[in-house]
Amino acid sequence: MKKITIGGASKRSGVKVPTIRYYEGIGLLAAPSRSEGNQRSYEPADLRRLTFIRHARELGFEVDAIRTLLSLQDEPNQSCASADAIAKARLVEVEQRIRSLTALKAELEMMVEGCGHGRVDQCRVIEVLADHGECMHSHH
Amino acid sequence: MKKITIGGASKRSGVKVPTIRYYEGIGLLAAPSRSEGNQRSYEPADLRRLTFIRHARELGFEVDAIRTLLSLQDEPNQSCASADAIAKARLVEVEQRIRSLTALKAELEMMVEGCGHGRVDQCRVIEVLADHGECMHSHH
DNA sequence: CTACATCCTCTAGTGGCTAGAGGTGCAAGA
DNA sequence: TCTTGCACCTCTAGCCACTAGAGGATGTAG
Repeated sequence: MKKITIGGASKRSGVKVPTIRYYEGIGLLAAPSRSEGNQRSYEPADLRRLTFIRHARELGFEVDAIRTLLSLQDEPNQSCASADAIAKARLVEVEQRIRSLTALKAELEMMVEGCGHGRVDQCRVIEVLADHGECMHSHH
Repeated sequence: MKKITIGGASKRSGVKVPTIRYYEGIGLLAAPSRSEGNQRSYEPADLRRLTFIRHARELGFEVDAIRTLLSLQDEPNQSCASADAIAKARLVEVEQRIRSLTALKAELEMMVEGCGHGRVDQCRVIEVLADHGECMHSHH
């Protein structure tokens, strides 16, 4: 088996080199063996774990949630209820975030459209910020 | 004129007490006058400024952007092109974020629906994370 | 006068990295 | 063999926008 350097692991997993060291530091990834010259040497299993972490991060899971998901993956006989619960909670978060951002979008659109491109004292952008009663405040 | 304590300013503006002090520290809000006992004493103008800041933060503007917006508000004769540009940039950000979150939502829904609530080794949640090729990866 | 809430300053912590300093290891070309 | 130059090492500090807590002063109601 050929040794995988941290740079190689980074390229293959899509996780940046300092981030890999960071994950090791916070115990998300086990410390790998070292070469004679004290350089980290990864195995294929580490690459899979890193890729798993990256996907989970891309889906917005927090590191603590990923810790749980990883420990579940390590014990395939367990019930997947926890994994399901974590994913569902994340789904609810995402839905809430989309709703709130959609309200913001509408508000920003009104601000931008209302801007007559004149002077500040007639600018709807500044006006709305100064007096929020003018906006639809659907996100309150 | 009655003196407004930091607590009163907090209640009326909706900005937390430590956050008001923080805004003073980073120069977003001018240091107010002090009472004999060295306690901050705010004026109505400060309340308006704090409320402006809170609205802008709720709309997701960064502190630096708010700094610019505030300085624009202070000079009503200027063109509002900068305010317009800032709001437009924020709008683009929000639209991008909504698109990306919508893709995530679809992916999470697939994960959750596919979960047969059995054991981990058949769990779609874990599976998708371990092998992202299975997902639609529309956010790449 | 005595509670007790509110205020003060200061430091350190949050999450999830990222940047930089200052030094070592290693592989390929001259 | 030597040297060049990149990749690696550790460690500390910084990012954003706050938030928490220690330890003490002030202000107010009963």
